[in-house]
Amino acid sequence: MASDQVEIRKSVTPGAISMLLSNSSPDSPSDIPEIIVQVVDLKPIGSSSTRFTFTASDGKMKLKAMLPTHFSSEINSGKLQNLGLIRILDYTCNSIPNQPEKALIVTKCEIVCPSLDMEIKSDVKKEETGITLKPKQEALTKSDAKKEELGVTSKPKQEMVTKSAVQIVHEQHGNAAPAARLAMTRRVHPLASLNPYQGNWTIKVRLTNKGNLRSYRNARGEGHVFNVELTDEDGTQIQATMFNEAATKFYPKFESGKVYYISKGSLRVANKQFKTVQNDYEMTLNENSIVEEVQGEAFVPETKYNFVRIDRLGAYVNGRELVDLIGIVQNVSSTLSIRRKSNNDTIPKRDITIADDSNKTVNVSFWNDLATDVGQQLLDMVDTSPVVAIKCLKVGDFQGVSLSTLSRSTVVINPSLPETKKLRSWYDSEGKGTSMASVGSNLVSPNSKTGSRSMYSDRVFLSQITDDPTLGQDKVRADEIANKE
DNA sequence: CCCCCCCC
Repeated sequence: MASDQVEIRKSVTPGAISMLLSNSSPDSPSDIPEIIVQVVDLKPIGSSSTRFTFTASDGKMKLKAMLPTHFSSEINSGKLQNLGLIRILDYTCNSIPNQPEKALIVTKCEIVCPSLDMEIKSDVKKEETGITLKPKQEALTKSDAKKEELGVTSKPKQEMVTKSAVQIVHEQHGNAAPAARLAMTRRVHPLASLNPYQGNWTIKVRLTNKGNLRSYRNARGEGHVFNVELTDEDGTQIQATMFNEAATKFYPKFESGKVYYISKGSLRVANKQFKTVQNDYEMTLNENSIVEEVQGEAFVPETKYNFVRIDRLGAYVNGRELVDLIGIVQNVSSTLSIRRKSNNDTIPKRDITIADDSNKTVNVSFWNDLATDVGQQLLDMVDTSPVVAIKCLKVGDFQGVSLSTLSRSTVVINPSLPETKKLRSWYDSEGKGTSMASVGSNLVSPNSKTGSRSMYSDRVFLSQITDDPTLGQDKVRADEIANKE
């Protein structure tokens, strides 16, 4: 850095605006270098004096900016005034639709100096000051952009400002398929950079879990709702919720596995009690949110599983924590029609016996669509001993340990996972010929060789008393079971 | 604003 730019002790960081623009969405506040800018043109939005805009200046370049809401008290009390200096600790730079400039959203900052006597101005060429852009200016090449990041560029900083969202997106995604409209006008934000305090973002995410559209009625009213889990290129996940109009609008649009640009959603702190993904925030999409499918995307974030081996399920019995399971399908029941006690509705159910290399089996009850659709597929192919991966299972205590699908559960048959290969080779080499006990029976007699009885019932799993995988299918009429009490 | 998740 040229020392002649720093003439007074309290001053801006030379090249601060370039630094901000070249790293529009820092992954972590700790990655941000020291950035001090001067606050000029400080003014409230409207007459509320709760939100303030200003122009961030490093003496050479300027950027329109907004201060965090909670900063209004510092301004109203005079701790920060026009021409003051602030150190920017966290921020995002957003593109403004239909304008070439970007805007700086300061999410965390501290006051370095309440006010200076004058605006800092280095003697630079006239056209390099200010944020007014000249459309004629050339785009940066990729190597120039790299140099800029490293702070070794000798080119006028102004060029950074002219880097369009298209170029940024292109640089980020290299040989990506032709960008969708949103990508042409918006910068794609990492999911990890989103927070409740700034709303002008676009994310690019794969829908990694789609919930059912449900109706609810409670003290607060009634409506319908549906949840999705979204995963970005970095593997960051977030749950998004849609209510009512938004739910009916986006339910058909969202398809598992597809990639979307999403903008105009809002974030709030996630309720820890109901968190299904690792994120401090959850997203709400309303009917004005924008969801645009991305065709032909290259990145495939894997579904994140936390598989629990069957012999370790005991620790989860009747707990709130849901488990993921992977194993070999040994047996599939016919579809049963179960009458719900609470309201007499009948719902389809199917019981699946699953084994894994802990040499244990467990029964998994599939409900509703999972029973009729995937359940039927599994029945059709049960003699091939398919591997299934199931996400989000509730662990109950029927017959010691039993598993049950929820509306958010997902089932993948023969998933492309290392575990699939491992289970397959285990099954082919030894599992196939082993008589395996239900995990629940373990709770009664850990040393039992047969292990065929559970603590709550004298029932024996069909898979335990026969090697014939087809035995037990369609042996019990659905209505028989449904009416049996 | 949901967050219920069924049956033996």
